[in-house]
Amino acid sequence: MRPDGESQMTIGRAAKSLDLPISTLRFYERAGLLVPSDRTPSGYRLYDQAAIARLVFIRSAQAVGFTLDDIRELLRFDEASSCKEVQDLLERRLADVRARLVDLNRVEDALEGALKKCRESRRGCGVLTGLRRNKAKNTAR
Amino acid sequence: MRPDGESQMTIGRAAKSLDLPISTLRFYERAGLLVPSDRTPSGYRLYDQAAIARLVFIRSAQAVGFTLDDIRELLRFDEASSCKEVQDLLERRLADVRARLVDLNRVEDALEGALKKCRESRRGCGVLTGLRRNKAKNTAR
DNA sequence: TTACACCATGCACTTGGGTGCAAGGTCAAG
DNA sequence: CTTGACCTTGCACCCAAGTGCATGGTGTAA
Repeated sequence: MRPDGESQMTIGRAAKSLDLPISTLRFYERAGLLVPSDRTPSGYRLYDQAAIARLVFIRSAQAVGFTLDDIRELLRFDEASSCKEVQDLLERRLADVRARLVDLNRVEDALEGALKKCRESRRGCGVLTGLRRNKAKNTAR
Repeated sequence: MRPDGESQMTIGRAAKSLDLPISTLRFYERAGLLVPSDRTPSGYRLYDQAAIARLVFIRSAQAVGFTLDDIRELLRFDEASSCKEVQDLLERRLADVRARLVDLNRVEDALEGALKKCRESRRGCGVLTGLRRNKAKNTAR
């Protein structure tokens, strides 16, 4: 049974489509993040487009620093019919993201500054100085 | 010998000033990131303002997703007299940071959108949909 | 029916970034 | 000169997020 035009694909194809090792998909399943949409009679995992979209979301959220625990919660929202109970969590996450953006912009500035100095002088770059007045806030991780 | 107005402080004070456990400072030293500026005759670590600035930089860079390996390299720039050899690395890092900013902005949009829907409707939030067209790029980590 | 790529499970191992603990030295106050 | 807070080293342990491996089933093409 070859999964041709049909949107269900086996784990190997799913993994390849996002350039991930197969083991990672199985790990996400163990971790309660991504259950295959179906199984073949012989037990092969099958993933449909919704499952793939979920996987893309997981990777995107990870790429910007959410933990798998965070993401598990975030994903609950997508199915939740009772939005209210969960709205404040969404708000907290948004605040986190904004704080992260602030930090990241500061790093961008520091690197830009260092690079500029680096190009125009023969002394040390001073990457460090660019962040000196940053009060080591415990940015939620 | 009490480190009063003097800018040298013991590990306990240094740790407290950034709200970190002492063990983390020792860990950073083992990891080659932060050598104390001095030792007392009896062997106590002492940190001056430059060391503290370095520590602040380490935490800021970590907060936005740099690994300790990344940071070790970044810190080399600060002392480097031969800037040229290192300039392209700085450029690569800057590109990373900018890519990260793009991703993070996308997440911000997705969360904002979800929150908005969440507030105005009684259905699922659709956190997932907001990122659906994000091609799981392997954002340098 | 044999070859070969693909899939299954379970379990052990790895890496990064810490954290904790035991056994002992230091130092200022009482 | 003792008490208590603070420091030292070395070593073992922890968690998150995978990664790899052994052993065995599946499916299709030659």
